Amino acid sequence: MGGRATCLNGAVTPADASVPPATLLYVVKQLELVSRAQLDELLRPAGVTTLQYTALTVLARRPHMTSADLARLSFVRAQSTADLVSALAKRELISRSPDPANRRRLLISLTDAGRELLATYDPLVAQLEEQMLADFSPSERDDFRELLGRARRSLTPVP
Amino acid sequence: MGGRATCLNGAVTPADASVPPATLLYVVKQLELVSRAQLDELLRPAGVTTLQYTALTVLARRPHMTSADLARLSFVRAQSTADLVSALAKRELISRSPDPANRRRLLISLTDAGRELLATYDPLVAQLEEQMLADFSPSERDDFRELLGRARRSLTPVP
DNA sequence: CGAATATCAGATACACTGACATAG
DNA sequence: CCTATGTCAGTGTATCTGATATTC
Repeated sequence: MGGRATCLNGAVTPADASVPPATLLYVVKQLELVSRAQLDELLRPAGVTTLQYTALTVLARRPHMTSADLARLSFVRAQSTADLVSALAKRELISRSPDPANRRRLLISLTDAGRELLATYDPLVAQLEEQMLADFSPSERDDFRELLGRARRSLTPVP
Repeated sequence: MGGRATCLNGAVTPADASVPPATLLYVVKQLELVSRAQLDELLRPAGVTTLQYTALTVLARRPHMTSADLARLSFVRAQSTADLVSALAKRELISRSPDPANRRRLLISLTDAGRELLATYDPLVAQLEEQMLADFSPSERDDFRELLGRARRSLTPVP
């Protein structure tokens, strides 16, 4: 012992320059933490969690998803999305109907109420994203998207 | 109704090019999701969650933190870190002692066991980060850190 | 039979609200 | 008196493991 621990994380921008920088994994986590906190507050009047809202935006873009599809997109087990999906169904923001081609699958659709919720809150979320990118140039925005996407792909296991 | 919903998210890199791209907030979330899934698996033998491990790395870098300090760094309420901190204390990975200068504050220190856990797992986590950045050039790594940090600062509320 | 889907039960972790005691 | 800290109780959400029924 004695000596220093490995000491990876802490301040993202340490005041003390002698301190090693935080890991990039930690900076990603910090960005996700602050954006989730802001989204939670923004979505409070909607009565949905940030995770539930995110699921709605995914369902809006990709019709005919199942609960298991949602789980794979989120890198969690199929059981983990069950509660989330049934909460959205109970609030009638989504509906489910069996896939005629494969009756195991319950295909999820947005209801009108779900679409209305998105129509109301998407502009506010876009505004929050704009705040995040306030001092980014157009090419920096492109770079940021590109780097985030590449990092994600490098970490995603191939099934 | 007819007409399309606002439809922001879905695939990060859609096969169908006619589909609008995902929001950057969503891509950040996806990167955090996949890295958390990988870290969960990596840390399973250690018997700590990804969040607990992250807290340990922060405490290693910043001695004399309190539970409330940790909460502020994570953008959550002070109560939310209480469970996490007492779980780490129960496992004797950290210890707490009152601040002589302000007896309200319970200062957290890593124990030897906590330092050993970090010494064991930090190299594996660094390896995971290396995988994330596999096809990044050195200057792209710098850019990525810079953009992540700026995005985080733009979203962080000033107290 | 094997793989995928949905669901149920139970466990743990995480975060919230609200309340309270204590210290500054 | 007001604020910050720590803690307790209770609640809801999210995730996990394990088991089961159903369908392909």
